[in-house]
Amino acid sequence: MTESARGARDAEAVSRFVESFAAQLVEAGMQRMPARVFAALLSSDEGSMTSAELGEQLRISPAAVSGAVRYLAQTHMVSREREPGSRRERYRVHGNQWYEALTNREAVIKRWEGALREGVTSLGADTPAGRRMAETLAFFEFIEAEIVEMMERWRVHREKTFGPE
Amino acid sequence: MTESARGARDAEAVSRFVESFAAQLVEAGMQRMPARVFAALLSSDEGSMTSAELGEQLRISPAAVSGAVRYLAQTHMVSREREPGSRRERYRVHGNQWYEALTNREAVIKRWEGALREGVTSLGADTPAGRRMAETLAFFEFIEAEIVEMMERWRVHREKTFGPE
DNA sequence: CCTTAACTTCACAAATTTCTGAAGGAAGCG
DNA sequence: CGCTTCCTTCAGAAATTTGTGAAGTTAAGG
Repeated sequence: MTESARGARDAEAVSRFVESFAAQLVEAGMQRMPARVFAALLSSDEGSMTSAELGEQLRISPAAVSGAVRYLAQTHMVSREREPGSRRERYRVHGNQWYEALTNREAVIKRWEGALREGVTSLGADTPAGRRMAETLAFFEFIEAEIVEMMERWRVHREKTFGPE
Repeated sequence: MTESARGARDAEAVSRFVESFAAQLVEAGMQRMPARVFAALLSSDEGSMTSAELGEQLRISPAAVSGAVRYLAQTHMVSREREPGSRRERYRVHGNQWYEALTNREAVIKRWEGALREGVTSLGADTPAGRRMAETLAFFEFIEAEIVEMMERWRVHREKTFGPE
C-alpha cells in the first residue's frame, strides 16, 4: 500500500470527486461556488475546513469562499464555528444538516402554497382553473405533512443503522 | 356583478397571479420562461393553451414559447397535443403531471447516488469522509423509496378528496 | 493602543444565459 | 402541387450572473 493511498489522502482523487459531485449539485439548480464548497466539506475527513483551506483546494479567492459560505449558512447546509483563540473560522457539515436542509424546502413549499391560495381566490374557487389550483394546493399540503413524518422515520432508521450521533 | 368578474376572466388578475407564481418557481431554481409558461397553463380554464395564446399573454416571441415548451415537455410537466386537422399545437397540464414531475426528481437523486458511490470508493470506505458519504448515500436511498410510497398515498388521498380523474 | 491576520463588502470585468428577429422547414388546405 | 400557417432552429444583442481584486472592518496578540 503506497503512502498516498493510506495516510495522506490522494489530493487528486479527492478533487476529482469534489468536482464531479459539485457538478451534479449545480445541475440540480445549486449555484456553482456553494456547490463546490459544500462538496469539499463533505469529503474532508474532519467534516470541516477553514476558509484558507477551501480557497486553496478549490483555487478560488477569499471573496468567493465568503460568498459561498454565507449562502450555505443561510440555508443551513453548513454551520460556522470559531476556533477558540484564533480568528480563523471553520465551516462544518453535520450529518444531520443534510436533512435539516431538505426540510428547509418547507420554506419554499410554504411560499408556493401562499401563491396558490392567492390564485384560488383571484381566479375564483368555482372556476375550472381555480379548482385546479385548489387541487395543486392540496398536493403541496399533503407533501409538506409527509416530509415531516418521513424525516422522523429517517431519524429512527439512521440510528438503528449507524448508531446514535 | 360585472361582466368581467363573471364571464370573461379578469385578464389583469390572471396575469398578476401568473407572474407572481412564476416568480416563486424561478426563485426555486426554475428558468424564467418555462416557469411563466407553466404558470399560465396552470391558470387557464381549459388547462391548455396554444403557442399563440401563450405568446400573447406573456408578451414573448414564438421562439421563446418554443424553447420553454420543449423544456417543460422534456421534464414531463406539460404534454403536447395536436389539434386534429390543424397545425396548431396545444400544450396541456394534467393534474397528475405535477407529481409525475416530482417523481422525476428521482432521476436527479439517482445521479447523486452514483456520484456518492464513487465518492465512497475513491475516498475509501474506511475513512471518516468515506463513512460520511456512505451515510449520505443511505439517506438518499431511503428518501427515494419513501417518495414512491408517498406518491401512492397521494393518489389514494386525491381520489377520495377530488374523485377519480 | 497599535499591528496584523482573517474575513467581508463592493465595484467592475468577464463569462454565461436569455430572448429576439430572421430564416428554414413541416403539414394542412385549396 | 403550391400556398400559407405555424413551429423550430440559429446567430447575435442584451441582460444577468459570477468571481475577482482592492479597500474596509473586526478582533487577536503583542
